[in-house]
Amino acid sequence: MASDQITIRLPDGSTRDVATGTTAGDLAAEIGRNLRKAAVIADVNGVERDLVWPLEQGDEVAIITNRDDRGLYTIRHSTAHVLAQAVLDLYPGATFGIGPPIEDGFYYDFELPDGGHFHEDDLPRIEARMREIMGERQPFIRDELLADEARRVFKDHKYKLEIIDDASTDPMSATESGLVRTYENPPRFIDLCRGPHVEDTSTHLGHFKLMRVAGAYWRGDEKNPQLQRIYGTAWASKADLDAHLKRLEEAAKRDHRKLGVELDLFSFPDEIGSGLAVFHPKGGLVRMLMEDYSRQRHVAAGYDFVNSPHISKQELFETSGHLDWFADGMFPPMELDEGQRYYLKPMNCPFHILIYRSRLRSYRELPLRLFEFGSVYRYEKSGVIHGLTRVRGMTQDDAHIFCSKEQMGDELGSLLTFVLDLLRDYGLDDFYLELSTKPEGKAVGSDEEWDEATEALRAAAMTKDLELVMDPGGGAFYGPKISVQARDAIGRTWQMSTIQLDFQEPQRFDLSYIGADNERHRPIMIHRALFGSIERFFAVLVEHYAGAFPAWLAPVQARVLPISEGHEAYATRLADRLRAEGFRADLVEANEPLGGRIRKAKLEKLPYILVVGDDDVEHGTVGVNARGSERPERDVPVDDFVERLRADVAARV
RNA sequence: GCCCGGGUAGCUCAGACGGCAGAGCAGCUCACUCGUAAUGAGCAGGUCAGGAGUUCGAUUCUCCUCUCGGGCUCCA
Repeated sequence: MASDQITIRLPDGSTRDVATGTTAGDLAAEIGRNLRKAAVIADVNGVERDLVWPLEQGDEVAIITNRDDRGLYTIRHSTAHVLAQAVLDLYPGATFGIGPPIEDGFYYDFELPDGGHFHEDDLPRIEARMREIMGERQPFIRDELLADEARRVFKDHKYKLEIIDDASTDPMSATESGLVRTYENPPRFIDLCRGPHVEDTSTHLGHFKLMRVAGAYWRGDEKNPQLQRIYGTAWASKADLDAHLKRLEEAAKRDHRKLGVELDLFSFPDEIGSGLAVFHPKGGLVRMLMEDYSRQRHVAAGYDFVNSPHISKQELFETSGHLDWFADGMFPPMELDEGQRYYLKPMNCPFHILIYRSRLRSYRELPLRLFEFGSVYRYEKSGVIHGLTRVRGMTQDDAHIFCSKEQMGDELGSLLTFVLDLLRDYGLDDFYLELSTKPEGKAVGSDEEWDEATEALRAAAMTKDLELVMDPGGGAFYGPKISVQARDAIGRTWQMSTIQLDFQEPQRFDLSYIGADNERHRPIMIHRALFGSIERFFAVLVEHYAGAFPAWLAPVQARVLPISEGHEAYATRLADRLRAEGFRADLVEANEPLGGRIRKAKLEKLPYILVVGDDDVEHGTVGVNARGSERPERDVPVDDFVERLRADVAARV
């Protein structure tokens, strides 16, 4: 090795000798032209660096390209800087907060002079300015300043000054040397930033779109002033950007709120109140089918069915702790003549506990599993209500399992199996698990109890071959929880089932059972809901299936269309036969052209459209137009179709 | 709850310096009787979200309330 050379190591374990002073970008160029073109940043000894970073003897270097998530994040982050520059250009007196990359894009928070606001109409102008800045090919220049120098540079930007103050006192966010890092886009713009960034405002940027404006609290705290946030999406290529916009369109088409109207499933009449849904006949039928199957499975899994009222005296929720910890989420009380206060129930657990406590329990009864489709009411803040996924009145498929400490592990294991199995029957099969731990300051019980409960949940989760994600501080006030997250047909994740361990309420209600040793013992309580809420689960299914319910759930499974009046008698017999076989079939008479009737049935996303004409009357057959098929089938014997539909329903496809 | 933007027929949307409210689809009626995604004609459909104010006159301007959408915060 010549003295003016250094040796660096590549990710594949090989080494390479390069000239002293070689930068990460130079290295990429030496390896290949395409790599240089795709290179965004480099990973040098485990730290992300700009491509102009000079390499040193012995460095381990990986070039990160625009195909890598980290490269993409850098592109988004750099785009956010360009956004900030554009806004500061266009709005004299504006100041800025932070602007990180996020999933699919980026945002930047601003404060406009005199409490001004952005409007959606402003976005094209800002976007145009961003493209001008990109055209100027301004380099991203990294620098490190002493805190005092940085304070001078950002003297007009109070939020930046706050960040500098934090950085100079917080050892984690200061650089090793105690300096504050900045990135400059000369000649006009400089920002506090850890970096890294793309080389200049032209390279890799440009495949972006500003999406929306929003208010956002400074540092996410609702006590802080609200800043003006601009969201954008940014990608490595035009094709990726277009694909993303197309995905959004597809998601909008599946929106359960839109499909709920189009398919006549449910509505939210203003007269009832925000977040309170009514289910129409078709939605009600789907819901009934969902519930019926769930009931059937719960019977098979050894659950007992109970019922409880929607309201209760205050004392119950004092004992349970809800009024201490959950009062904000409850509707205000109803005052009765004699001064008695009643509350709408926000949860079912206290009621099930009273059923448990209605008499002395023996260890022979455990585990005791009490199930109810229980309607609960929660006072959600007006701004958070969203379709069926966030409502003020909902029905949970709720059960509380009372068991001994010894039974807890097995019970949690079989419960998780049950949950995943049932969700699969509803067509969801891509899951991960999330473990939510103690919410500090908002929890009852000792650390030891929480640790023990959390460990029990973790142990049960580990027996499943699924990814486990931690959610620190996300537990309920009475105990930790595991939630099952499901990915739908277009890859979005939804929180579905929750399983919560509770050592608290059994104590508060002084629950006990008589053990084999003839002593009193405290049972463990497991709260669990598989759908979460029926309303939310219904919404998820609507979106997952884009409204095209599988035959077992479809409100109408088959529609019979006679070609002309002469075929109506045969068509009626066919529809009657299907109904007699237990299917949901209807018939639309021939008073408009066949094409129009077919179109309507297609828009209703029915699994099967059955067309009958002369041939069918003569041969006892049916024309079958199956949803999603290329072309209709002719001359299908009615018995064959009946078997086919029966098989679809049985297979839940 | 907070910030921004909306609410006109069942749905999707147009409209007006403040002066009798418009279309397509859906609905109803009649005609057509048809082999796989829109048959034709006609009819009906509205306190322009609700309330107050300004005005000779308000769906239009102002304020309040309700409600929806996008975010923030929070969550099943």
